[in-house]
Order: sequence, then structure tokens, then C-alpha cells
Amino acid sequence: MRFAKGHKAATRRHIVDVASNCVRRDGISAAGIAGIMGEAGLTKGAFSPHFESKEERLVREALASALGDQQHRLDEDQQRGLDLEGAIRRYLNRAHLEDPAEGCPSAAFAPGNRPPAPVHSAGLRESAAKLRFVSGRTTSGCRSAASRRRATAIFGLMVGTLQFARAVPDTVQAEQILEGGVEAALHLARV
Amino acid sequence: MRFAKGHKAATRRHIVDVASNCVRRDGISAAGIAGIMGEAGLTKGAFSPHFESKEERLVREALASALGDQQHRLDEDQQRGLDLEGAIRRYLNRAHLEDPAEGCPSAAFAPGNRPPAPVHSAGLRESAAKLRFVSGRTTSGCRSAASRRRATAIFGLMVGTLQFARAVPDTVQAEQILEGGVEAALHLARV
DNA sequence: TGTACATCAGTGAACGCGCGTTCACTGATGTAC
DNA sequence: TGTACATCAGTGAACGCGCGTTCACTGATGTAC
Repeated sequence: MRFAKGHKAATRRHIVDVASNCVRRDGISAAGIAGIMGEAGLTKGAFSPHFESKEERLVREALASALGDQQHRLDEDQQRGLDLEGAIRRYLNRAHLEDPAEGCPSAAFAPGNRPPAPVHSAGLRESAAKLRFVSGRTTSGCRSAASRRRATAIFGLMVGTLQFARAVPDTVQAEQILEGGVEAALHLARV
Repeated sequence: MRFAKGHKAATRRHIVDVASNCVRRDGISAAGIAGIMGEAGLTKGAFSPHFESKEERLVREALASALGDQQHRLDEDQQRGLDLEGAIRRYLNRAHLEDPAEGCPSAAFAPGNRPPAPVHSAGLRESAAKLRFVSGRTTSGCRSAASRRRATAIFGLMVGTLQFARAVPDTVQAEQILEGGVEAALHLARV
């Protein structure tokens, strides 16, 4: 063989990672195969051997990968012993504001801009997983319906606020929006 | 002339209205000219005489129209003497959940799925206008920086919560999410 | 050890479909005479 | 009033570009002898 044992699998993973970023940064339909493959250092001809048929396959995995990134990030928070405020600030901050490509997929996609059905359902699983996390963190094991809904509201606040901040061209104003979101999220968390 | 005086202008307005719905329902790139024109009862050949060059022109006006709808809806609330809770409930409810086509454009589009530049800036103006409204309502004339940021957070909460509810396939669960959002929004508003 | 062959990840040209766009044409009505 | 012409919103076929997809080919390395 021309390449080492796990070469193809590694390449595939690399393509998915790149696609995951492109899709969050540019949107699903604007992220073309040629562009993704080019950014991955390959030509578009190398796409088909890795992903059968159309874009759905890749996009689905790319979203799953994005979810994985997000989960990994949250796990890190927990391992570092970050409290809720720390987690909120790690979400609502300038780095996340300016780098959607590496950021939360829930903030990058609105359900209106709906990807093809299977991808959409992947997005749902993703949301559910995140909600569970936030729920666990805020309620510290308590699983009452009220506290779960509150946790969901906090995460909704974070997502909506980040979207707003990204939609504002002025950086100072955007950061004020983020800070307002942090305050409000903490306020909700304290109840 | 074959048609009455204002016929062409009326047709144009009709196309924009239909496009405004299609774009919120299906997403910007999925909403094709042929589909929009067909839904408006015309053929795609009739597009160019109304809108020079590409989709941007139409999408821009469609988003502006969606903003107009949203503003109109809020004006109605105010005229009816609805309080903040009423406005929140009119936003976070089942009808809005199930009909993105007629609903809030901010919830229908995430900044990640970015339309072409001029359209995007239209989206920004749109957000700004809404924020001003919510700010005015919650602070009752008070324009301190803190209260404006709080108002922004409330609206972010509403947008994010509606997006989450729409992403959940189960209706009961979706409505619980909405209700949690209402509770949280009111809680923030009371401060 | 050296040589010929097999393997296969990746290349790049070509194909075909979809969509936005164009344009000659239609046909109903207003207007001129 | 009646007839011929001008107007123009809308039609539908055709065009061209972009993008996903396909496929014969490359060429470097592992393997067999």
C-alpha cells in the first residue's frame, strides 16, 4: 500500500473535522464539497471514496462532530472544576463570538434553515444532549420538571444572546450584549 | 393596458409577501425562485421584470417585509394594551411554534447561515429594531445601559427558546420548553 | 537483496442536473382615429 | 360607435453557470518471487 495502515481513516476524520468548521462558519448550503476538500488539502475527486452519495452523509457526520466538540468542551469545564458562571462565561465570550467555526452548533443553525431530514434529526439529538448537560449542572442532580425547564431556558438564553451578539457589527456593543446575557443567565441560575 | 393601474405594484408586493414566508419556512437557499413564483400563482419568467438580477434583491425585501410583519404584530400588542407577559406569551406560544413562515425572522435565521452581505445587513437592522422595542417595553422609558442589556437578554431568551422548541419533535415537550421560557422571561422582567 | 507486480488513496477531466436568468412571444385591454 | 394599433404583464422555452458526482488514470509503496 502507498499509505500507512490507518491513513484513509485519518483522512476521513480530517475531512469531517474541516467540514464541521466550514458548515458552522459558512452555513450548510454555502459550504461546498470543493471548498471543504480544498481546505482539507485534497481535491474534490477524493470525496466520493470516503462518503457515498450526496452531501447529507458528510453534513450529518460534520454536525455530529460539532456536537462532539461542544461536549468535549463542556467536559473540560467540568474537569477543571468550573462552576456555572465559569461555564456561562466560557460560552458567552469574545472568542466564541468571533469564531463560529469552532463554536456551538446550536447557535450556528436555526431550525428554519433546515438541512435535509436525517441531518436535522442529528441536530435534535445534539440539542437534547446539550440540554441534559446544562440541566445536570444547574440542578446538581435534582431532576424536577421545573428545574429542567429552567435549565433549558438558560441555555436558550445563551444561544439567542450569542446569535444576537454575532449579528451586531460593532464589537463593543456585541460584548455588552454578551455581558448582559451572562448577568441574566446567572440571575436565572440563582433561583 | 391589459391590467388596472396599480396591478404591477400589487403583484410585486404579493411576490415579496410570499417570498417572505417561503424564506422563513424553508430557509433562504432552499427557497427557489420557481417555487416562490409558483406559490404566488405566477411562472418564474415573471420574476425578472419585478426584481433586477439575482435573488439578493428579492431576499432583502422579503426579510424587510418579515421585519415589518413582526413590528406590526408588536404594534398590535401595544394598541391592545397587552402587558409584557402578554407580549411574551404571544411570542412563545404554539401558533408561533408551528408557523415559522409567519413568525419572527430572528428565530428563523441564525447568523451562521449567512445570506449574502446586503441581506445580512438588513437582518441586522431588523434585530436592532426589535431590540429597541423590547427595551422600550420592559424599561417603560428608562434607557439605562443595564436595563437595555436586560431587555436584550430577554429577547435573546425568547428567540433561543423558540428555536429549541421548534427543534424538538414532541409537541408536549416543545410546549413545556415554551412555558419554561415564559417563566424565565417574566422572572427576568420583574427585576 | 533485487526486480516485477498488485494495491489503492488521490487526481483531474467530464458529465448531468438544478436553478437563476434571458428573451421572443402572447393576448387582453386602453387609446387613437 | 366601431376598427386598427400600441402597450405591457406575464408565458415558457432556452441558455449558462455552479456544484455534486463519476471514472479512467497516476504513482508511490507493500508484497511476491
